[in-house]
Amino acid sequence: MFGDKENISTCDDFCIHEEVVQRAKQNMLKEEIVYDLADLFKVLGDSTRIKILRAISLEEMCVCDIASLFAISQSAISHQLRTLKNARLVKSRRDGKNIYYALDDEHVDLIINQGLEHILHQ
Amino acid sequence: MFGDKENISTCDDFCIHEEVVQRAKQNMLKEEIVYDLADLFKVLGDSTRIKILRAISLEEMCVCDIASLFAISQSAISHQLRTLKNARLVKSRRDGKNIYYALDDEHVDLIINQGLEHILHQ
DNA sequence: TGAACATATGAACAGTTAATCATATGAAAG
DNA sequence: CTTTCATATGATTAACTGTTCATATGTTCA
Repeated sequence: MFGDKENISTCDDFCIHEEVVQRAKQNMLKEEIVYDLADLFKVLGDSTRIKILRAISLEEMCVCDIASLFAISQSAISHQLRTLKNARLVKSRRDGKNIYYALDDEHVDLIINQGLEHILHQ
Repeated sequence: MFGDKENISTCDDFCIHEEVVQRAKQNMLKEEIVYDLADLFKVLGDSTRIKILRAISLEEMCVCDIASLFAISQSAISHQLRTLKNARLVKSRRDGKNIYYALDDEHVDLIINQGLEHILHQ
C-alpha cells in the first residue's frame, strides 16, 4: 500500500500541513534557477570580492590599482576578478598594458546595498 | 637598499592612478562590515538554504513540512535552519511538538528578489 | 627584436562547508 | 513515568574554495 513510494524518512506523512506545503510548492523556483541564484550569492560571499566590487563601484579601476588599494596580491586579485567576470558581475576592457574593470550592471550595487541594510539594521 | 618599505610585490608603485585609488579609499567599508556582509551572502550562497527561505517566504512552516517539500533529510534541514537563524535570516517559534520557522525580516526577500532579477535579465 | 611591465593562469595546499549517520533533547499523550 | 514523535546536535567525511608560488601571455617601448 505505502508500497513503491519510498519516503525520505522524515515525519512519516502525518505532521504535514498539506495546504501549506501545496502553497509553498506553487511558489517554488525551478531547480536551475535556484542553483544560479545560489551561485550568484556564493560569488558575493567572499570579503575580497566584496571589496573589489565596492572599489570599482564608483569608477573603473585597473588591476594594479585594486591590488594596491588592499593588502592583497596581484595574483589573488586576478583570480577573483575572473570569478567575478564569470558571474557577469564585472566587465573589463584593455587599454595598453592595463586592463580596467567595472561593474557589469547596476543590480550588483543594489544587491550589495540591500545586504548592507540588513547588516546595519541588525 | 629598497629598504624598509616591504611591498606586496605588485606593480611597483608606478602604474597607480593616485586619484582613483584615493576616491576608492574614501568609499571603502570598514573591515568588520565587509566580513559581515560576506558572511551574509555566504549564507545565501547555498541552494538548500535558498529553497528554505523561498518556502517560508509566503508563510511560516514547520521543519517537517519543509523537509517533505524537498528531497532533503530532516537533519540537513535542521542544520541549515540553524545556520539561517544564526545569520538572523529566520526566526522560530515552538507550538507543541512542532517548531515553526519564518523569515526574520523583509530584507531577506528583497535581497533574494534582487538576485533573481540579476539572474533572469542575464 | 628583446627587455620591462601588467595581467592571467595552473598546480598545490590549507581551510571551510554541507550532507549523513547516530544519538540527544524536549514536548505530548497515554 | 514511559513511549512516541518532532527537532536538534555532534562527529565524520567528501567536496569545494581562496591563496600562494611559479610561470605564461601579451603589450609597449627602446
